[in-house]
Amino acid sequence: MGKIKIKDILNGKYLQQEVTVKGWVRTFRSNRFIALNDGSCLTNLQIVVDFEALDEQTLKQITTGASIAARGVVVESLGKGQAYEIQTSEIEIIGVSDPEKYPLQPKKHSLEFLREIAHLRVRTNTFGAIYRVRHNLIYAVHKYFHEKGFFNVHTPIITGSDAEGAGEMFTVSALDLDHLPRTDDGQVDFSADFFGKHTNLTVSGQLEGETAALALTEIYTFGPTFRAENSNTSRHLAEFWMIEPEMAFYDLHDNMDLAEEFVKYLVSFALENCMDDLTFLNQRLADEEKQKPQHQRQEMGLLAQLRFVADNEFVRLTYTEAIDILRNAKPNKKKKFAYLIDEWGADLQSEHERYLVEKHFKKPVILYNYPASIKAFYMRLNQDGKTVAAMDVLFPGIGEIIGGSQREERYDVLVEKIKAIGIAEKDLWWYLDTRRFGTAPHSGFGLGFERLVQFITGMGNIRDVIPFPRTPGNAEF
RNA sequence: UCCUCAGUAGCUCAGUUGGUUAGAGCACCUGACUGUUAAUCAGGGAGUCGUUGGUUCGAGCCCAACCUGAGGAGCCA
Repeated sequence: MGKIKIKDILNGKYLQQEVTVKGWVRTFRSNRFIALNDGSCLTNLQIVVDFEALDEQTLKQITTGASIAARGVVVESLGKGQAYEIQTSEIEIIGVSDPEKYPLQPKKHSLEFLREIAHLRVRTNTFGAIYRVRHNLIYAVHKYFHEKGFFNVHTPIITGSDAEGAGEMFTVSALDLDHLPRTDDGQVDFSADFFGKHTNLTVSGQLEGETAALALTEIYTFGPTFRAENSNTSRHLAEFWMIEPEMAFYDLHDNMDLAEEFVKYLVSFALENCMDDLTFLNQRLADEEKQKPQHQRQEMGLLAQLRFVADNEFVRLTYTEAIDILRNAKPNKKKKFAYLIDEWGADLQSEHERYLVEKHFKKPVILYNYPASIKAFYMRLNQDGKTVAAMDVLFPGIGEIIGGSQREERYDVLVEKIKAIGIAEKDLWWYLDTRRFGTAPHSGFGLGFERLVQFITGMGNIRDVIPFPRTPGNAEF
C-alpha cells in the first residue's frame, strides 16, 4: 500500500471512498486532529480521529515527526481550514518519534539551525517546497533540450585533463596517504596511482562536451561539478550541478538567444507546475522582507519577479557599452564604488554588475564581447584582436547565473593562446584534434543549477537549495 | 583568504556602569478539553552563558587567542 498520495485526496479524487494514507505527523491538536504530510504536496491532510476508539498507547504515540498509517473515509471537512479530511478510527503507528528528542517543532526555525539538521529539514514546509521545485526544474531542463533535439551527454566526473582552467581542483587518488610513493626528485609519483596519472574531480564538462557537439551538433551536459576554492559566500558551493549546452554552427548571438529562451522556459515551467510551492515561498520571502529596513527591501515579490523575467526581453550590451555607462554612473562619479571604473579593460566587480542589473536597467542583462585578457583561453578572439566572443547573463540578487562563449575553432589561433598561458599542447592533444579534423564554429554556456533554483525559490543562501551542501569545512551527512 | 557582526535552556531571544540564587516566549512533560488550524487553559522540569587562558575581591558582561555561524568582498557558476 502507500499508493494513495495526499495530493490526490486533496484534489478530491477519493471523496466518500475509504482509503489508507501514510505519512508523517506535523501536529496533533485537541486529541482529535492530526495534520499529516507525505511530501506529495505542501498541504497537510487533516485526519480526524475518534479517540474513544483508540487505545491510550496509540494515542500517546501520535506525536510530531511520527510516521503513521490512517484508514478512513474521505469527507468534505466540517472545519474551515481545509476542503477535505479523513474520518478515521483506525490508526497504525509505523515509526515512533520521541517528542522530547525530535528537533523539529511546530514553530519557525532559523535556516541556520535547519542546516545543522539537513537530514530532517526536508520535513519542513520550506524545504519540502524547495525539493519539489528543484525536481521540477531538473525535469524541465531535460524536457526543454529533448524537445529541441539536443542530446544529453555524460561527461566524466573524474578527469585526467589538467588544463580546464576553471579553478582549484580536488585530487582523486587511491594512493595510501601515509606512505606516498615518491619520484627521484621528491614529488608524489602519480604513475603508481590508480589511473597511472594525476586525476581530479571535474570543474567543467565543457571540453568533453565540445567533442560531442562536433559530431551530434547540439548536446548538453547536466552533472555534478567540483571546485576546491575557499569560497565562503551565499552563492558558492564546492559541489554543485551545472548544465552546459554546446552547439555546433552557433555564433555568440545564437548562443545568447538560446540562453535567454532556456532560462525563460525554466521560469515559466516553474510558474505553471509549482504554483502551490511558489506561493508559499513567495509568502516566506515577503515575511522575511518585512523584517528588513524599508530601503533594503526588494521592490518586487518573488512571483512578480518570476513573471517579470519570463515576460520581458533581457538587455544585451557589450562590455565596452557597459564601461561607458558605469564610467558616467552616479556612484562612480561620487566615488561610491569600492573599485572605480576609469579604463577600458578593467574586470567588472559584483558592485558594477549589481548596478547595471538592479539600478540602471532593472532587468536581466547579458554582457558580451569582453576583453580577451580577463577571459578563458578557449573563447573566440574577435576581429578587433582585443575582445573575445564571451557572454555573461546577470540576474538580480544572484549576479552571474550563466557564463558562455563562442569557442575558438581556428587551430592556429587556439594553439597560440594555449602557448601564451603556458599550458602544454600535449595535455590538450585530444581537444586540439577537434580543430584539426572538421572544425566548425560552435558555442556553449554553463548554467549554475543551484543559482537558478536560488532565483526561482527566492532563497538567499545557496546552501538552502541543495539537499546536502558541500562548502569549506562542511561535509557532514 | 580578507573585512564586519554574532555565539546565553531543545528553538528564538532579553540580561542595566562588572556585584546575591541567570530570565521570557515557544517547544517538551503532567492535567483539563470531541471541530481544532503554529488550538486554548492550569501546573512542572530544563543552563559547563562557544572553548581556553587572562584582568579583578568578584566576569554572561572587560582583554587575548582559537572554534563555529551569518552578512559583505575576492574567485566564479
